[in-house]
Amino acid sequence: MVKKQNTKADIVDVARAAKVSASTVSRSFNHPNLVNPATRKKIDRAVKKLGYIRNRAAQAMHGKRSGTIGLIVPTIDHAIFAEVVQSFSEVLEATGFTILMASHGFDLDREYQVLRKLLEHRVDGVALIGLNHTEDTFQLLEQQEIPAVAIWNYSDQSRISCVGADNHLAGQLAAQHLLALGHQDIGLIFPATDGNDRALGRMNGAVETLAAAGISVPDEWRFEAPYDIGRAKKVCLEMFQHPHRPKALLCGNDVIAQGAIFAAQSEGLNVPQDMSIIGVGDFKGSAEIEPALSTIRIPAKNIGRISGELIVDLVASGSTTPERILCDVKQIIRNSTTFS
Amino acid sequence: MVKKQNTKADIVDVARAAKVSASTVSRSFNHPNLVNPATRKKIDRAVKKLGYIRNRAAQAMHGKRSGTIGLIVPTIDHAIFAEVVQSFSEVLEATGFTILMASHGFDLDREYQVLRKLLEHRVDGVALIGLNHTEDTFQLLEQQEIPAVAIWNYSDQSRISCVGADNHLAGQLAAQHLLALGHQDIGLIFPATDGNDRALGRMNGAVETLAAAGISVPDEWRFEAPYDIGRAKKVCLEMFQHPHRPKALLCGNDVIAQGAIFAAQSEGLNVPQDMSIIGVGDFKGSAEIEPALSTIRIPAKNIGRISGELIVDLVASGSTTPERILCDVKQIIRNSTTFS
DNA sequence: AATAGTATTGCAAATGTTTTCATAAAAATT
DNA sequence: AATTTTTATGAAAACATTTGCAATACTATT
Repeated sequence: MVKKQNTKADIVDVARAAKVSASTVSRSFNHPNLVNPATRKKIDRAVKKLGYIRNRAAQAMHGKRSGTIGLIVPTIDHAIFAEVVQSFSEVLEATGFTILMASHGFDLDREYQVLRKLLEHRVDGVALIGLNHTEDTFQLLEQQEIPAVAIWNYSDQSRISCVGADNHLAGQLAAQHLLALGHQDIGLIFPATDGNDRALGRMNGAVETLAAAGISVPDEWRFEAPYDIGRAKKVCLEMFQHPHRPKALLCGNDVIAQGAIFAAQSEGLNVPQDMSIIGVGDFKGSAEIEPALSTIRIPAKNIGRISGELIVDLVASGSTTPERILCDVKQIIRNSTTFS
Repeated sequence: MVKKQNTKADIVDVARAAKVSASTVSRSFNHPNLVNPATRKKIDRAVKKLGYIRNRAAQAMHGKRSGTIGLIVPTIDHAIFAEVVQSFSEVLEATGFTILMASHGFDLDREYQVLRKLLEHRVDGVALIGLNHTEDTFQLLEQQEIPAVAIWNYSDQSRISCVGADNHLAGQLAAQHLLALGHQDIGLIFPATDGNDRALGRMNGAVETLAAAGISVPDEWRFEAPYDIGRAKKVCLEMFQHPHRPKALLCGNDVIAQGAIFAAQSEGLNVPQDMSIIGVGDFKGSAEIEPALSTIRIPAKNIGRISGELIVDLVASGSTTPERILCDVKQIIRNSTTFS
């Protein structure tokens, strides 16, 4: 007579309440067409009454998919990742997946640990940011034969699937624009490039293009700034004190570029008359800032969406051979660059 | 002789390889002190060799905790949520939890669905944004007796635990600052307030304070703008066309305020001489924009961190009685407001 | 009316782990 | 040397579900 009372309802409680077997209840969820509509109705009523919620953990044990996709980001606290992650997650949620998210704070060893943890949860697939990962990480991915996609970077020799832009090209395009305007005195502001292949690719693209045009950037015009508008502004402020300063600034991303614009404005420099500034990314707000920012557009929303679509494909097909999708970058010339 | 080859290693494979029983392997993970160091070493070797990864799904079935916390946000694609989510997740990850994240796009019915899905995954706790949820959502939370915390809003009568700021007060403080400067011609720009108690609270706080000072905001000076810098700028641009425009703008959040500043600049209006602008939030970049934005600071990082700590506590204690934590808001007066 | 086919259901085995209980071996105590 | 205590391990049950197989009931066909 001791009904279990405190503990939550499970599938056999539902079965009992609906006066059918547990198998039938299970079937009613997973293959509704195999069960009599009348029975189904009884079951639904019992489910409602008991407040039963299915247990995906128990389902996952049957080799069924867990219905989760792991997403590993350096941090979400960057406008640009937030945008990618949002459109990525929209696709997944529309397909019925849930996202297991973890961040590693730009530490690739932590990334490996985090990946392991996600695998313990038996995610059906994993998405990572960038193509720069430790050997351990790649091996784990391969050994577990789990669908994986790298978001944000493209390389035709990537070890795992990737969907992203050619950051090297982005750097080139930025440099080309400055060159085309006639600039020679060009400064560079980039984030630290270790463990960040996005920034590295862009910087290389830029300096190579400049070098090809016979322009070398002196060391005192190369600056490092983190992905943080305040810190970037401060770095630029210092630079502007310097008597001999560049006439144009090529920034590793739009956040840095925004910092640079604010720094210039606070010093009374006119952008673009006194100082041309170009960024990379075309983030939200880059079009609205005054002056509107010239930049190289990297289509974050698209990349997120396509990554999402790709990972569900890979999960569905179980395929683990790399698929590589290149997203276009293009110059977006607005009002923060000129030459006089 | 048919070794299972294709399928992934499980705990009994490890046991076999280490020549011990599955129980011992399990113990070696969960209660290492109960197993002989020598045996443990054998097991570790076997684990490595087979590339074994524990299955949390199977663990979760034993009433053990799943080690996941559900996080439901309207969208991550907002600077402010990104910041909260980041510090929230840092705390959780440090404690060994993984985040199951889902978004509902400001649709409270979808929020309910999303919550159900998270519960199917047997999250150990849930965090939501704001206190405005459907009755269904609250009931589900209560019925499942799952630790829940509402992030971002505070109310001393909240039905679930909450950690956040008093948005009503934030609105008041913004209005008070403008009043203190001597402003009378004040415009309001807020996001849509349905399903968004943060915005509603702020708006009410602001209009009540203004009303108490004998100032009523005419309908043609009340504008609605989404949380989007571009759209906000556009709304302001239209407003500025109007011959009879306000002298000060009270914006529902800093993103809208930034849009307003850019709109003013693009119209050649001087901020703050011609137009004072105040926001709410103190987001990243608000201090750096030129002119630096006056705003009401809502400590996003703190809120995220404290929410994380709270949910961990609640999960550990299994407590489900609401705990309420109020985070301070305060005026941050910078250069975007004045009176002449 | 007999047969074949189909729709619906239940039983039992299987999934990968944890945990209780029992047992054996080793160490400590007398 | 005998006994008690401690340490280390294994066997088996339990967790919540799914699914293959078999059984039953119903429908359609001749």
